[in-house]
Amino acid sequence: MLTQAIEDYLKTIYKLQHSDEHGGRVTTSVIASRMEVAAASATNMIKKLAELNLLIYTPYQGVELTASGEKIALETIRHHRLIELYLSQALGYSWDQIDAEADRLEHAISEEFEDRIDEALGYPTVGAHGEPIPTKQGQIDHPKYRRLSELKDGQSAIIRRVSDRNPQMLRYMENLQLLLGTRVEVTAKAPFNGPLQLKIGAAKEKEVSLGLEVAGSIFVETD
Amino acid sequence: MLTQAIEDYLKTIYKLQHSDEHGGRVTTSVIASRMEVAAASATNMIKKLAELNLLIYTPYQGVELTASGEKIALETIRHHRLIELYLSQALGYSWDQIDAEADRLEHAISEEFEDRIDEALGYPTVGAHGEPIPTKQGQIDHPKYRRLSELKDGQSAIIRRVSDRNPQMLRYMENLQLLLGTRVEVTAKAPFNGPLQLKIGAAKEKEVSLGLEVAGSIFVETD
DNA sequence: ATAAAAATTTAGCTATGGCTAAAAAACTGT
DNA sequence: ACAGTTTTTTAGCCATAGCTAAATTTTTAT
Repeated sequence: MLTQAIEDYLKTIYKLQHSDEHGGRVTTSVIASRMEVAAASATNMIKKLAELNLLIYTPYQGVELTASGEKIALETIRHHRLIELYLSQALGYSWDQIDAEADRLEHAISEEFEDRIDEALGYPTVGAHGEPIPTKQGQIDHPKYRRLSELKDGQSAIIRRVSDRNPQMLRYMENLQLLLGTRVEVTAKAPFNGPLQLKIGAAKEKEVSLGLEVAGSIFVETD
Repeated sequence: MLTQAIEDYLKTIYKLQHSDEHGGRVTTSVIASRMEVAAASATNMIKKLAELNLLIYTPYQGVELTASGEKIALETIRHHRLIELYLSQALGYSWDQIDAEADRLEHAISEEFEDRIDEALGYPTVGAHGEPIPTKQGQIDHPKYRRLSELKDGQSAIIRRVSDRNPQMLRYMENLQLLLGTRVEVTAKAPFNGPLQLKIGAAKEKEVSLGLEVAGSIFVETD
Protein backbone atom coordinates (compact mmCIF):
# COMPACT_ATOMS: atom_id res chain seq x y z
CA MET A 1 0.00 0.00 0.00
CA LEU A 2 0.95 3.61 -0.43
CA THR A 3 1.87 5.22 2.83
CA GLN A 4 1.56 8.90 3.52
CA ALA A 5 5.35 9.20 3.53
CA ILE A 6 5.63 7.64 0.07
CA GLU A 7 3.06 10.03 -1.37
CA ASP A 8 4.84 12.98 0.24
CA TYR A 9 8.22 12.02 -1.16
CA LEU A 10 6.86 11.45 -4.66
CA LYS A 11 5.02 14.75 -4.60
CA THR A 12 8.14 16.58 -3.46
CA ILE A 13 10.33 14.87 -6.06
CA TYR A 14 7.87 15.66 -8.83
CA LYS A 15 7.84 19.31 -7.89
CA LEU A 16 11.63 19.43 -7.72
CA GLN A 17 11.95 17.80 -11.14
CA HIS A 18 9.68 20.46 -12.61
CA SER A 19 11.19 23.47 -10.94
CA ASP A 20 13.77 25.55 -12.77
CA GLU A 21 16.14 25.50 -9.82
CA HIS A 22 18.67 22.68 -9.32
CA GLY A 23 19.02 22.25 -13.08
CA GLY A 24 16.84 19.17 -13.21
CA ARG A 25 19.14 17.12 -10.97
CA VAL A 26 17.13 15.97 -7.98
CA THR A 27 19.59 14.88 -5.33
CA THR A 28 19.27 13.36 -1.89
CA SER A 29 20.15 16.57 -0.09
CA VAL A 30 17.62 18.65 -2.03
CA ILE A 31 14.90 16.12 -1.27
CA ALA A 32 15.93 15.91 2.37
CA SER A 33 15.88 19.64 2.82
CA ARG A 34 12.45 20.04 1.19
CA MET A 35 11.04 17.18 3.26
CA GLU A 36 12.73 18.54 6.36
CA VAL A 37 14.31 15.20 7.22
CA ALA A 38 17.92 14.12 7.66
CA ALA A 39 19.78 13.18 4.49
CA ALA A 40 20.13 9.62 5.75
CA SER A 41 16.36 9.33 6.06
CA ALA A 42 15.95 10.49 2.48
CA THR A 43 18.49 7.92 1.26
CA ASN A 44 16.52 5.18 2.99
CA MET A 45 13.24 6.23 1.46
CA ILE A 46 14.77 6.71 -1.98
CA LYS A 47 16.08 3.16 -1.91
CA LYS A 48 12.66 1.94 -0.98
CA LEU A 49 10.96 3.91 -3.73
CA ALA A 50 13.47 2.53 -6.24
CA GLU A 51 12.68 -0.97 -4.97
CA LEU A 52 9.00 -0.26 -5.65
CA ASN A 53 9.85 0.92 -9.18
CA LEU A 54 8.50 4.36 -8.46
CA LEU A 55 11.75 6.04 -9.39
CA ILE A 56 15.17 5.37 -10.87
CA TYR A 57 17.95 5.89 -8.41
CA THR A 58 21.57 6.41 -9.36
CA PRO A 59 23.51 6.45 -6.08
CA TYR A 60 25.35 9.70 -5.44
CA GLN A 61 23.68 11.18 -8.55
CA GLY A 62 19.98 11.67 -8.00
CA VAL A 63 16.57 10.29 -8.83
CA GLU A 64 14.03 10.36 -11.62
CA LEU A 65 10.42 9.33 -11.29
CA THR A 66 9.17 6.42 -13.37
CA ALA A 67 5.79 6.59 -15.08
CA SER A 68 4.07 4.96 -12.11
CA GLY A 69 5.89 7.18 -9.63
CA GLU A 70 4.81 10.24 -11.57
CA LYS A 71 1.25 8.98 -11.70
CA ILE A 72 1.07 8.75 -7.92
CA ALA A 73 2.74 12.14 -7.55
CA LEU A 74 0.19 13.75 -9.85
CA GLU A 75 -2.72 12.12 -8.03
CA THR A 76 -1.39 13.46 -4.75
CA ILE A 77 -0.85 16.92 -6.23
CA ARG A 78 -4.36 16.85 -7.70
CA HIS A 79 -5.78 16.03 -4.28
CA HIS A 80 -3.75 18.78 -2.68
CA ARG A 81 -4.76 21.47 -5.13
CA LEU A 82 -8.43 20.54 -5.23
CA ILE A 83 -8.56 20.57 -1.43
CA GLU A 84 -6.77 23.92 -1.27
CA LEU A 85 -9.21 25.44 -3.70
CA TYR A 86 -12.17 23.95 -1.84
CA LEU A 87 -10.91 25.30 1.47
CA SER A 88 -10.57 28.78 0.07
CA GLN A 89 -13.72 28.83 -2.06
CA ALA A 90 -16.19 26.85 0.03
CA LEU A 91 -14.92 27.37 3.55
CA GLY A 92 -13.42 30.84 3.36
CA TYR A 93 -9.83 29.98 4.21
CA SER A 94 -7.16 32.56 3.46
CA TRP A 95 -4.15 31.99 1.19
CA ASP A 96 -1.72 31.31 3.98
CA GLN A 97 -3.78 28.64 5.73
CA ILE A 98 -4.71 26.23 2.97
CA ASP A 99 -1.40 24.54 2.31
CA ALA A 100 -0.89 23.11 5.79
CA GLU A 101 -4.46 21.87 6.01
CA ALA A 102 -4.32 20.31 2.54
CA ASP A 103 -1.02 18.61 3.38
CA ARG A 104 -2.83 16.51 5.93
CA LEU A 105 -6.13 16.06 4.13
CA GLU A 106 -4.64 15.02 0.79
CA HIS A 107 -3.74 11.60 2.19
CA ALA A 108 -7.07 11.03 3.91
CA ILE A 109 -9.63 11.61 1.18
CA SER A 110 -11.24 9.02 -1.10
CA GLU A 111 -11.85 9.11 -4.84
CA GLU A 112 -15.43 9.87 -3.95
CA PHE A 113 -14.41 12.97 -2.02
CA GLU A 114 -12.10 14.07 -4.81
CA ASP A 115 -14.91 13.74 -7.35
CA ARG A 116 -17.44 15.56 -5.22
CA ILE A 117 -15.32 18.61 -4.49
CA ASP A 118 -14.16 18.65 -8.11
CA GLU A 119 -17.81 18.85 -9.11
CA ALA A 120 -18.68 21.40 -6.41
CA LEU A 121 -15.86 23.61 -7.71
CA GLY A 122 -16.99 23.30 -11.33
CA TYR A 123 -14.07 21.15 -12.52
CA PRO A 124 -11.36 23.77 -12.04
CA THR A 125 -8.05 23.61 -13.92
CA VAL A 126 -6.13 26.05 -11.75
CA GLY A 127 -5.53 25.92 -8.00
CA ALA A 128 -5.85 28.60 -5.36
CA HIS A 129 -2.32 29.91 -5.89
CA GLY A 130 -2.56 29.61 -9.67
CA GLU A 131 -0.90 26.21 -10.01
CA PRO A 132 -2.28 23.90 -12.70
CA ILE A 133 -4.45 21.06 -11.35
CA PRO A 134 -3.59 17.70 -12.96
CA THR A 135 -6.56 15.94 -14.51
CA LYS A 136 -7.81 12.62 -13.15
CA GLN A 137 -5.89 11.04 -16.03
CA GLY A 138 -2.69 12.70 -14.90
CA GLN A 139 -2.46 15.36 -17.58
CA ILE A 140 -0.97 18.66 -16.62
CA ASP A 141 0.65 21.52 -18.45
CA HIS A 142 3.18 23.90 -17.05
CA PRO A 143 2.56 27.35 -18.45
CA LYS A 144 5.71 29.43 -18.56
CA TYR A 145 5.16 32.64 -16.67
CA ARG A 146 7.74 35.28 -15.92
CA ARG A 147 8.66 36.36 -12.46
CA LEU A 148 7.45 39.80 -11.52
CA SER A 149 11.04 40.52 -10.51
CA GLU A 150 12.16 40.09 -14.12
CA LEU A 151 9.92 42.79 -15.52
CA LYS A 152 11.52 46.01 -16.72
CA ASP A 153 10.58 49.45 -15.59
CA GLY A 154 7.29 50.47 -17.18
CA GLN A 155 6.12 46.94 -18.00
CA SER A 156 2.64 45.82 -17.06
CA ALA A 157 1.37 42.28 -16.48
CA ILE A 158 -1.30 40.15 -14.82
CA ILE A 159 -0.62 37.92 -11.80
CA ARG A 160 -1.16 34.28 -12.72
CA ARG A 161 0.54 32.30 -10.00
CA VAL A 162 2.23 32.84 -6.65
CA SER A 163 4.64 30.58 -4.82
CA ASP A 164 2.99 28.86 -1.87
CA ARG A 165 6.22 28.10 -0.04
CA ASN A 166 5.99 30.76 2.64
CA PRO A 167 2.68 31.35 4.44
CA GLN A 168 3.85 34.67 5.88
CA MET A 169 4.68 35.89 2.43
CA LEU A 170 1.28 34.74 1.16
CA ARG A 171 -0.35 36.72 3.92
CA TYR A 172 1.66 39.77 2.97
CA MET A 173 0.71 39.44 -0.69
CA GLU A 174 -2.94 38.92 0.15
CA ASN A 175 -2.88 42.05 2.28
CA LEU A 176 -1.44 44.05 -0.60
CA GLN A 177 -4.17 42.71 -2.89
CA LEU A 178 -1.58 40.98 -5.00
CA LEU A 179 -4.14 38.37 -6.05
CA LEU A 180 -4.57 36.12 -9.07
CA GLY A 181 -5.80 38.08 -12.08
CA THR A 182 -4.67 41.40 -10.64
CA ARG A 183 -2.90 43.77 -13.02
CA VAL A 184 0.42 45.21 -11.89
CA GLU A 185 2.72 47.77 -13.47
CA VAL A 186 6.36 48.31 -12.62
CA THR A 187 6.85 52.06 -12.23
CA ALA A 188 10.43 51.97 -10.99
CA LYS A 189 13.20 49.54 -10.24
CA ALA A 190 15.85 50.42 -7.68
CA PRO A 191 19.45 49.45 -8.56
CA PHE A 192 21.66 46.90 -6.70
CA ASN A 193 18.82 44.37 -6.40
CA GLY A 194 16.66 46.97 -4.78
CA PRO A 195 12.89 46.94 -4.56
CA LEU A 196 10.37 47.47 -7.35
CA GLN A 197 7.86 50.26 -7.31
CA LEU A 198 4.48 48.81 -8.29
CA LYS A 199 1.05 50.06 -9.25
CA ILE A 200 -1.63 47.53 -8.36
CA GLY A 201 -5.07 47.06 -9.91
CA ALA A 202 -6.64 47.88 -13.26
CA ALA A 203 -7.13 51.49 -12.15
CA LYS A 204 -3.63 51.55 -10.64
CA GLU A 205 -5.27 52.62 -7.44
CA LYS A 206 -2.51 51.44 -5.17
CA GLU A 207 1.23 51.95 -5.21
CA VAL A 208 3.68 49.86 -3.21
CA SER A 209 7.34 49.13 -2.95
CA LEU A 210 8.05 45.42 -3.23
CA GLY A 211 11.24 43.57 -2.28
CA LEU A 212 12.86 41.25 -4.80
CA GLU A 213 12.18 38.13 -2.78
CA VAL A 214 8.45 38.74 -2.91
CA ALA A 215 8.54 39.89 -6.53
CA GLY A 216 10.43 36.71 -7.42
CA SER A 217 7.63 34.64 -5.88
CA ILE A 218 4.97 36.19 -8.09
CA PHE A 219 4.53 34.85 -11.61
CA VAL A 220 2.92 37.04 -14.20
CA GLU A 221 1.69 37.00 -17.77
CA THR A 222 2.77 39.95 -19.88
CA ASP A 223 0.52 41.31 -22.59
CA MET B 1 1.52 13.70 20.67
CA LEU B 2 -1.76 12.00 20.03
CA THR B 3 -1.48 9.43 17.32
CA GLN B 4 -4.34 8.31 15.15
CA ALA B 5 -4.32 4.94 16.89
CA ILE B 6 -4.68 6.53 20.32
CA GLU B 7 -7.63 8.62 19.19
CA ASP B 8 -9.26 5.57 17.63
CA TYR B 9 -8.91 3.47 20.77
CA LEU B 10 -10.23 6.23 23.02
CA LYS B 11 -13.19 6.81 20.73
CA THR B 12 -14.00 3.11 20.66
CA ILE B 13 -13.66 2.75 24.42
CA TYR B 14 -15.88 5.76 25.03
CA LYS B 15 -18.58 4.33 22.81
CA LEU B 16 -18.35 0.94 24.50
CA GLN B 17 -18.62 2.51 27.95
CA HIS B 18 -21.80 4.27 26.91
CA SER B 19 -23.48 1.39 25.12
CA ASP B 20 -26.02 -0.72 26.97
CA GLU B 21 -24.33 -3.94 25.88
CA HIS B 22 -21.48 -5.50 27.87
CA GLY B 23 -22.96 -4.19 31.13
CA GLY B 24 -20.51 -1.33 31.40
CA ARG B 25 -17.46 -3.61 31.60
CA VAL B 26 -15.11 -2.71 28.78
CA THR B 27 -12.69 -5.57 28.40
CA THR B 28 -9.67 -6.24 26.22
CA SER B 29 -11.51 -8.66 23.98
CA VAL B 30 -14.42 -6.31 23.36
CA ILE B 31 -12.05 -3.50 22.47
CA ALA B 32 -9.97 -5.78 20.26
CA SER B 33 -13.00 -7.02 18.37
CA ARG B 34 -14.38 -3.52 17.79
CA MET B 35 -10.99 -2.26 16.65
CA GLU B 36 -10.50 -5.39 14.54
CA VAL B 37 -7.06 -6.09 16.00
CA ALA B 38 -5.64 -9.07 17.89
CA ALA B 39 -6.30 -9.16 21.64
CA ALA B 40 -2.57 -8.89 22.28
CA SER B 41 -2.43 -5.65 20.31
CA ALA B 42 -5.25 -4.24 22.38
CA THR B 43 -3.48 -5.19 25.62
CA ASN B 44 -0.37 -3.35 24.43
CA MET B 45 -2.26 -0.20 23.57
CA ILE B 46 -4.29 -0.30 26.77
CA LYS B 47 -1.10 -0.42 28.79
CA LYS B 48 0.20 2.54 26.87
CA LEU B 49 -2.99 4.53 27.38
CA ALA B 50 -2.88 3.77 31.10
CA GLU B 51 0.73 4.97 31.14
CA LEU B 52 -0.45 8.22 29.58
CA ASN B 53 -3.18 8.54 32.24
CA LEU B 54 -5.88 8.41 29.61
CA LEU B 55 -7.59 5.46 31.25
CA ILE B 56 -7.51 3.28 34.35
CA TYR B 57 -6.57 -0.26 33.62
CA THR B 58 -7.24 -3.16 35.92
CA PRO B 59 -5.51 -6.17 34.36
CA TYR B 60 -7.91 -8.98 33.47
CA GLN B 61 -10.84 -6.74 34.43
CA GLY B 62 -11.23 -3.90 31.97
CA VAL B 63 -10.68 -0.21 31.47
CA GLU B 64 -12.29 3.09 32.35
CA LEU B 65 -11.47 6.40 30.74
CA THR B 66 -10.05 9.18 32.89
CA ALA B 67 -11.28 12.74 32.48
CA SER B 68 -8.50 13.53 30.01
CA GLY B 69 -9.07 10.31 28.10
CA GLU B 70 -12.77 11.12 27.84
CA LYS B 71 -11.97 14.63 26.68
CA ILE B 72 -9.91 13.34 23.77
CA ALA B 73 -12.54 10.74 22.94
CA LEU B 74 -15.23 13.41 22.81
CA GLU B 75 -13.11 15.68 20.64
CA THR B 76 -12.56 12.83 18.22
CA ILE B 77 -16.25 11.95 18.23
CA ARG B 78 -17.14 15.59 17.67
CA HIS B 79 -14.84 15.70 14.67
CA HIS B 80 -16.30 12.50 13.33
CA ARG B 81 -19.91 13.57 13.63
CA LEU B 82 -19.38 17.07 12.27
CA ILE B 83 -17.55 15.64 9.29
CA GLU B 84 -20.25 13.05 8.69
CA LEU B 85 -22.91 15.71 8.72
CA TYR B 86 -20.89 17.95 6.46
CA LEU B 87 -20.36 15.14 3.97
CA SER B 88 -24.06 14.40 3.81
CA GLN B 89 -25.34 17.98 3.87
CA ALA B 90 -22.75 19.85 1.86
CA LEU B 91 -21.37 17.18 -0.44
CA GLY B 92 -24.40 14.95 -0.97
CA TYR B 93 -22.99 11.75 0.50
CA SER B 94 -25.43 8.97 1.35
CA TRP B 95 -25.88 7.46 4.82
CA ASP B 96 -23.76 4.41 4.13
CA GLN B 97 -20.70 6.29 2.84
CA ILE B 98 -20.04 8.89 5.48
CA ASP B 99 -18.68 6.77 8.32
CA ALA B 100 -15.70 5.36 6.46
CA GLU B 101 -14.73 8.73 5.03
CA ALA B 102 -15.08 10.45 8.41
CA ASP B 103 -12.99 7.74 10.07
CA ARG B 104 -10.02 8.93 8.04
CA LEU B 105 -10.73 12.64 8.00
CA GLU B 106 -11.39 12.98 11.73
CA HIS B 107 -7.67 12.63 12.45
CA ALA B 108 -6.54 15.00 9.72
CA ILE B 109 -8.56 18.14 10.34
CA SER B 110 -7.52 21.20 12.33
CA GLU B 111 -9.47 23.21 14.90
CA GLU B 112 -9.93 25.73 12.13
CA PHE B 113 -11.60 23.17 9.91
CA GLU B 114 -13.79 21.97 12.75
CA ASP B 115 -14.94 25.52 13.46
CA ARG B 116 -15.63 26.32 9.83
CA ILE B 117 -17.78 23.31 9.09
CA ASP B 118 -19.53 23.75 12.44
CA GLU B 119 -20.43 27.25 11.33
CA ALA B 120 -21.35 26.16 7.79
CA LEU B 121 -23.73 23.60 9.30
CA GLY B 122 -25.32 26.13 11.66
CA TYR B 123 -23.86 24.71 14.90
CA PRO B 124 -25.71 21.39 14.80
CA THR B 125 -26.31 19.32 17.94
CA VAL B 126 -27.23 16.08 16.21
CA GLY B 127 -25.23 14.11 13.66
CA ALA B 128 -26.25 12.52 10.38
CA HIS B 129 -27.44 9.30 12.01
CA GLY B 130 -29.06 11.11 14.93
CA GLU B 131 -26.17 10.80 17.38
CA PRO B 132 -25.58 13.74 19.73
CA ILE B 133 -22.59 15.91 18.76
CA PRO B 134 -20.41 16.79 21.77
CA THR B 135 -19.84 20.50 22.22
CA LYS B 136 -16.39 22.01 21.90
CA GLN B 137 -16.30 21.97 25.70
CA GLY B 138 -16.98 18.25 25.75
CA GLN B 139 -20.59 18.34 26.84
CA ILE B 140 -22.88 15.69 25.49
CA ASP B 141 -26.17 14.19 26.56
CA HIS B 142 -27.39 10.75 25.73
CA PRO B 143 -31.12 10.84 25.12
CA LYS B 144 -32.79 7.53 25.91
CA TYR B 145 -34.68 6.35 22.91
CA ARG B 146 -36.45 3.05 22.53
CA ARG B 147 -35.60 0.54 19.86
CA LEU B 148 -38.22 0.23 17.17
CA SER B 149 -38.13 -3.51 17.84
CA GLU B 150 -39.47 -2.90 21.36
CA LEU B 151 -42.65 -1.18 20.25
CA LYS B 152 -45.94 -2.99 20.64
CA ASP B 153 -48.46 -3.61 17.92
CA GLY B 154 -50.29 -0.40 17.13
CA GLN B 155 -47.69 1.96 18.61
CA SER B 156 -46.46 4.93 16.64
CA ALA B 157 -43.17 6.81 16.98
CA ILE B 158 -40.66 9.06 15.26
CA ILE B 159 -37.21 7.90 14.17
CA ARG B 160 -34.53 9.80 16.10
CA ARG B 161 -31.37 7.78 15.62
CA VAL B 162 -30.08 4.83 13.65
CA SER B 163 -27.08 2.63 14.32
CA ASP B 164 -24.22 3.37 11.95
CA ARG B 165 -22.46 0.05 12.43
CA ASN B 166 -23.48 -1.59 9.17
CA PRO B 167 -23.30 0.40 5.91
CA GLN B 168 -25.39 -2.16 4.03
CA MET B 169 -28.11 -1.83 6.62
CA LEU B 170 -27.93 1.96 6.39
CA ARG B 171 -28.38 1.68 2.67
CA TYR B 172 -31.38 -0.54 3.15
CA MET B 173 -32.97 1.86 5.64
CA GLU B 174 -32.32 4.83 3.40
CA ASN B 175 -33.98 3.01 0.52
CA LEU B 176 -37.06 2.34 2.64
CA GLN B 177 -37.18 6.04 3.62
CA LEU B 178 -36.59 5.13 7.22
CA LEU B 179 -34.96 8.51 7.83
CA LEU B 180 -34.52 10.75 10.86
CA GLY B 181 -37.78 12.46 11.77
CA THR B 182 -39.90 9.97 9.88
CA ARG B 183 -43.03 8.70 11.63
CA VAL B 184 -43.52 4.95 11.79
CA GLU B 185 -46.40 2.85 13.10
CA VAL B 186 -46.22 -0.81 14.00
CA THR B 187 -49.27 -2.44 12.45
CA ALA B 188 -48.38 -6.04 13.29
CA LYS B 189 -45.73 -8.06 15.06
CA ALA B 190 -45.09 -11.63 14.01
CA PRO B 191 -44.45 -14.13 16.86
CA PHE B 192 -41.21 -16.05 17.55
CA ASN B 193 -39.01 -12.98 16.95
CA GLY B 194 -40.60 -12.52 13.57
CA PRO B 195 -40.68 -9.32 11.56
CA LEU B 196 -42.67 -6.15 12.26
CA GLN B 197 -45.21 -4.78 9.87
CA LEU B 198 -44.65 -1.03 9.56
CA LYS B 199 -46.41 1.96 8.10
CA ILE B 200 -43.92 4.66 7.13
CA GLY B 201 -44.48 8.41 6.83
CA ALA B 202 -46.92 10.90 8.30
CA ALA B 203 -49.54 9.86 5.74
CA LYS B 204 -48.66 6.16 6.27
CA GLU B 205 -48.11 6.00 2.58
CA LYS B 206 -45.79 3.02 2.63
CA GLU B 207 -46.05 -0.37 4.30
CA VAL B 208 -43.09 -2.69 4.81
CA SER B 209 -42.09 -5.77 6.71
CA LEU B 210 -38.97 -5.23 8.78
CA GLY B 211 -36.72 -7.86 10.36
CA LEU B 212 -35.85 -7.58 14.06
CA GLU B 213 -32.18 -6.91 13.41
CA VAL B 214 -32.99 -3.80 11.43
CA ALA B 215 -35.78 -2.74 13.81
CA GLY B 216 -33.34 -3.12 16.69
CA SER B 217 -30.95 -0.71 14.98
CA ILE B 218 -33.55 2.05 14.75
CA PHE B 219 -34.12 4.24 17.80
CA VAL B 220 -37.42 6.05 18.13
CA GLU B 221 -39.20 8.55 20.28
CA THR B 222 -42.73 7.60 21.26
CA ASP B 223 -45.39 10.27 21.68
C1' DA C 1 47.08 16.29 -8.75
C1' DT C 2 45.65 16.11 -4.53
C1' DA C 3 43.97 17.82 -0.08
C1' DA C 4 40.02 19.70 2.02
C1' DA C 5 35.15 20.24 1.98
C1' DA C 6 30.70 18.78 0.91
C1' DA C 7 27.43 15.34 -0.21
C1' DT C 8 25.91 10.78 0.29
C1' DT C 9 25.52 6.32 2.11
C1' DT C 10 25.96 2.77 5.72
C1' DA C 11 25.44 1.07 10.31
C1' DG C 12 22.92 0.86 14.07
C1' DC C 13 19.66 2.92 17.01
C1' DT C 14 14.56 4.60 18.38
C1' DA C 15 9.29 4.58 18.67
C1' DT C 16 4.85 3.14 16.88
C1' DG C 17 1.64 -0.35 16.37
C1' DG C 18 0.68 -4.34 14.39
C1' DC C 19 1.23 -9.85 14.58
C1' DT C 20 1.60 -15.12 16.44
C1' DA C 21 2.52 -18.51 19.89
C1' DA C 22 2.83 -19.69 24.52
C1' DA C 23 1.91 -18.86 29.36
C1' DA C 24 -1.06 -17.40 32.93
C1' DA C 25 -5.34 -16.07 34.96
C1' DA C 26 -10.29 -16.19 35.26
C1' DC C 27 -14.41 -18.30 34.44
C1' DT C 28 -17.81 -22.54 33.90
C1' DG C 29 -20.08 -26.81 34.38
C1' DT C 30 -20.48 -31.02 36.51
C1' DA D 1 -13.69 -28.67 43.85
C1' DC D 2 -11.47 -28.90 39.96
C1' DA D 3 -10.82 -29.91 34.96
C1' DG D 4 -11.57 -27.81 30.81
C1' DT D 5 -12.52 -23.67 28.28
C1' DT D 6 -12.09 -18.93 27.50
C1' DT D 7 -9.89 -14.63 28.22
C1' DT D 8 -5.92 -12.05 28.91
C1' DT D 9 -1.17 -11.20 29.12
C1' DT D 10 3.70 -11.98 28.01
C1' DA D 11 7.44 -12.81 24.92
C1' DG D 12 9.33 -12.07 20.84
C1' DC D 13 8.79 -10.98 16.15
C1' DC D 14 7.84 -7.58 11.88
C1' DA D 15 7.51 -3.16 9.00
C1' DT D 16 7.55 1.83 8.78
C1' DA D 17 10.08 5.84 9.07
C1' DG D 18 12.59 8.67 11.57
C1' DC D 19 17.42 9.78 13.92
C1' DT D 20 22.90 10.30 14.80
C1' DA D 21 27.57 9.05 13.95
C1' DA D 22 30.87 7.17 11.02
C1' DA D 23 32.44 5.80 6.54
C1' DT D 24 32.61 6.59 1.79
C1' DT D 25 32.26 9.02 -2.51
C1' DT D 26 32.17 13.17 -5.12
C1' DT D 27 33.25 17.89 -5.84
C1' DT D 28 36.04 21.95 -5.32
C1' DA D 29 40.02 24.69 -4.73
C1' DT D 30 44.74 25.30 -4.67
